Amino acid sequence: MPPPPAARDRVLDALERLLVDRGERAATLEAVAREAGVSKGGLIYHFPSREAMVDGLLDRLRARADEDSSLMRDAPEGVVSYFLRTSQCADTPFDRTMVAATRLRSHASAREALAHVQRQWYDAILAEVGDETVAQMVMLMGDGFYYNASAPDALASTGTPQFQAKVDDMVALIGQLVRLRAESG
Amino acid sequence: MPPPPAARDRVLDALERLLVDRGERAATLEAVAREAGVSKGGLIYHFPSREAMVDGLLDRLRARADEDSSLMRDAPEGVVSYFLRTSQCADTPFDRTMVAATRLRSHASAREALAHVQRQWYDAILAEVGDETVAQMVMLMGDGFYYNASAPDALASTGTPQFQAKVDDMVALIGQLVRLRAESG
DNA sequence: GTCTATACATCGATAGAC
DNA sequence: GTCTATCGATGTATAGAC
Repeated sequence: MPPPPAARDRVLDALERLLVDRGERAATLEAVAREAGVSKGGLIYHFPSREAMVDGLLDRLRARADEDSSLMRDAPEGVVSYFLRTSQCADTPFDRTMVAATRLRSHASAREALAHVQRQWYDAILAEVGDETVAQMVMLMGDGFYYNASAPDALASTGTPQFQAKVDDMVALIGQLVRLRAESG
Repeated sequence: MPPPPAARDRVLDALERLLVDRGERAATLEAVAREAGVSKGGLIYHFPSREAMVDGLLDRLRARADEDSSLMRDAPEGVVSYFLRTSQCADTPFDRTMVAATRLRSHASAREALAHVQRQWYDAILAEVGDETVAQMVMLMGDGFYYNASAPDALASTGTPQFQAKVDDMVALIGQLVRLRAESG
């Protein structure tokens, strides 16, 4: 039986929720502490500064991204299918951390961490589809899913069965493009 | 000869720059006023509150989006080509306003305004390609470009001639998908 | 229409009790 | 390891001179 998350992890969970639901400005030390159920002093024991707290989130991002990356490479359904299916934010821990990190784009360290994740994805996708343009199209579509995350009004209202079928359809179309390219290129 | 931008417009320009370059937290009333070259009191004459300033930016977004939307529908090269070409942020006034608005996703009013823009785009794209899945793929790719805007480390380093050629290639591939669908569907 | 001066809340961070 | 109390800086907003 896993122990309840330690205070440090509860703080990062709270930070993610506030970033995703209410944006960067709402994620103050006091608000994060309250959301995590600790005092401001308690939070600061674990993260001596706001920057340290952000770094903690980015360390978590890197760890979860590496984990997801190896799941993606080993996915029996194929890399592209796994990538597009999971990019339409199924509200997994990794998804939450990703979306939270995109709210911190103003930090150079967040941009670097996100670029690292993108590079892992691109390498795996390119290895499967064998064509740079198609690989970039797939990447852009995945980024599009993250762009639309937590936008309830967005067209790509992810999670619904109808949209799930559309994603399957997109995967099939990408497969056709790959075949077209293999013939003509 | 156009007169120099009035203070009100200079304030919105400054707000956009700060949101895009340094994020939501950096866009304080004081910082915006300094960037615009007015005093805090001067800014507050035009926008009585922070919320009013944000609303001003979203009004500008709607105006510029309507303008861009009619340019897109009349584009001789076609809607998809125009859409993908201009989504890879050419640093036009409309692009800047769009990216600035995406930094304000935590505001419900910003989400609504962005959803309105998306809907205009989707309707025009669907009318041209005639297939929902293909239209959604194009939308996701455009969103992906905005997601990558002002991410210098990003794979999709827009603006370079090499990437311009990739975009042309993508437009051609979308055209092939449309033809495939017209045959089989 | 733009400024200075200022009020009041909240921010990030420190100090020290338990 | 977590708390309360508090500091100085900075945030939004008001009042009123020019």
